[in-house]
Amino acid sequence: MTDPEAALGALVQQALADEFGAEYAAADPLIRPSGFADFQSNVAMSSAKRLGRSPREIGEPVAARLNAAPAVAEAEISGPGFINITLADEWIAARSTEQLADPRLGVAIAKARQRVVVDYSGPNVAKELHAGHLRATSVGDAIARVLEYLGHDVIRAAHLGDWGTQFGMMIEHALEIGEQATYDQLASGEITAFYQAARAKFDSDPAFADRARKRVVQLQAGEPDTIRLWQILVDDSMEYLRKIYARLNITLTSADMAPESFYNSMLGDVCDELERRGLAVMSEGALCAFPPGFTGRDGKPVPLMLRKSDGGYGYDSTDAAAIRYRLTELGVTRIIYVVGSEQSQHLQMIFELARQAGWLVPPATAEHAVIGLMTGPGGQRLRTRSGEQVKLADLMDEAVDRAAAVIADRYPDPVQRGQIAEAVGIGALKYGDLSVARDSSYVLDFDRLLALTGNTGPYLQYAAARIRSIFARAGLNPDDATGPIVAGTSAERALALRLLGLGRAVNDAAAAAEPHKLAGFLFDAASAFTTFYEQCPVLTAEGEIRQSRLALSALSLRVLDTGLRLLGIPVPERM
RNA sequence: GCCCCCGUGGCCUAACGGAUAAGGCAGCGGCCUUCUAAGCCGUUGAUUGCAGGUUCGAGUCCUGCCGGGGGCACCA
Repeated sequence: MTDPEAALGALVQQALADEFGAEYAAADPLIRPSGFADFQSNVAMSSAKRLGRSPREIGEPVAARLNAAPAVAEAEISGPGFINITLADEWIAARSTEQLADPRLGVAIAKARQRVVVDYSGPNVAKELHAGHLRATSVGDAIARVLEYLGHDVIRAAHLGDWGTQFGMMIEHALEIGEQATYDQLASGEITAFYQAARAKFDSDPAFADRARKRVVQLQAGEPDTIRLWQILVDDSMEYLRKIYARLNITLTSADMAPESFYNSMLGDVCDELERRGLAVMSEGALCAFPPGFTGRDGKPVPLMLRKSDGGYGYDSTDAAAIRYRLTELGVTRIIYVVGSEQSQHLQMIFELARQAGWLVPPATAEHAVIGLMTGPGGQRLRTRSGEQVKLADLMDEAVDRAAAVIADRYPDPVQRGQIAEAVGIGALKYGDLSVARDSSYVLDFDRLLALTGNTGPYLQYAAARIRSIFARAGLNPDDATGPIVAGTSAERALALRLLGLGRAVNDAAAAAEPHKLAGFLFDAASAFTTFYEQCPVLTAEGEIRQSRLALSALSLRVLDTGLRLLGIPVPERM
């Protein structure tokens, strides 16, 4: 066991059980990192009432038992009853050496493996990804990677908007300009201009708008000519998405698309089932479900609109079908919707409906991993309508350009320079969104997203590059450094102890679907490494110290490399 | 009107009910004849929006208020 918190927790529980009886062994050991020692346990205070003793009466004998354990250098009571625990240097060094020898770096496969759907990114056919897609895409991808690393069966699902009202509009427009012209325009990458032209007609020409609405019905009915034109749009977007995801280092492929059209054939049956169960009723001409607990403006219940009064289906229908399909057909036990906060009520209603329908039953869970709203510089909402959307591709170009400027005079070879700038720029961009709690709302700020110093992606990449440089200079392979690791100086001890926290960080990130917990750990680990790097010469050290420092460097590299890959941050060999 | 989320140094953020609220940016002062200065070390700067409450202990939980954002019938 290389997780110090788990190891100490077990020791504390054992001490409590031995001292007061086995029924107290189940108490939460409340071990956590402390500014006063390595770790702190609060069991003396938290169980004082239950045991009917003062915190010190509990803490003293527990501390005495901890002090007898080889892992513990010192356990002492302080303040109102905190048990401050300092680990033995030898224990840390031994666990660290074990971690280095473990291909999984001490991160255990989950005991209960789950099949999980991670629904993220939210791309649309015929629309380019914009800056607002960045966080939901980066965060969702990191969640998927982390869960997969822990051994879960992850089903990535990008809810692809390929079926809405706007397709009637675009297909009508395609019919007017002709199939070949449509094809040519898309081939030259002008999908946005195509969409805007269709939109303009839709907004200004009532007759066109009317044809567009009818075209939607034909699309959903599978009329062949309509489908053929629709397919042209879809294919074009799939190629666009493939390229931009590849450049963003996002693992989504065309096979991971969960298009709205995919659920089309299920919608009627979903409506039937919900009607049969008495959960769907006709209201104002539409088939609606009214999950309890949601009231609207005038005190009336808020509907999920399963079938519109014109017979068409919308977003509510698709989401109901999707959750049924995932729970009853795919057999998943956890669904994570990585979606903007503005959809919070909608998703809660879908979840409630799924519970009522008997699709969502424990132990299966559905959760909304809220993505905060990105606003414009004035705090105003970025809206799809306005042409002020910042394209994600442009943001990526800007990030790479800024990174290139930093290394302009460092790498004469333009190919190498381009590769490094790409990794650094994209890494900075993604880390900017992965390092903060995903539900915080924020103002679109280029300088924030593209920062290259401080707590940033490049800082972590840089630490990894410097480690590689040590080994390159010595002509050694990091994989050949096996230690043993000794916790010589305080910097070495602090680094080794920090690196042992990888497993906990990964598990915390997976449990809460919050990648920033992993990002925070990696920043702390990189900081601990750079302090070590400044204070502890590696190559000029001799004998066992040199072996230990090489091993600690190799371990740091592997932890950073693993963690960055789990976040989807590219790791350049050099910087 | 009802429901949900958020108010932490000048700015951006972290903190699983635990002590003296932790980082980054910006500012100030140091450090490159020694493994990459995208770095390191030091330092200035906060009664965690306001008022109560629960608790041995509250940034964290509860109530009220103030401020900001989001949602509330055929868009997604």
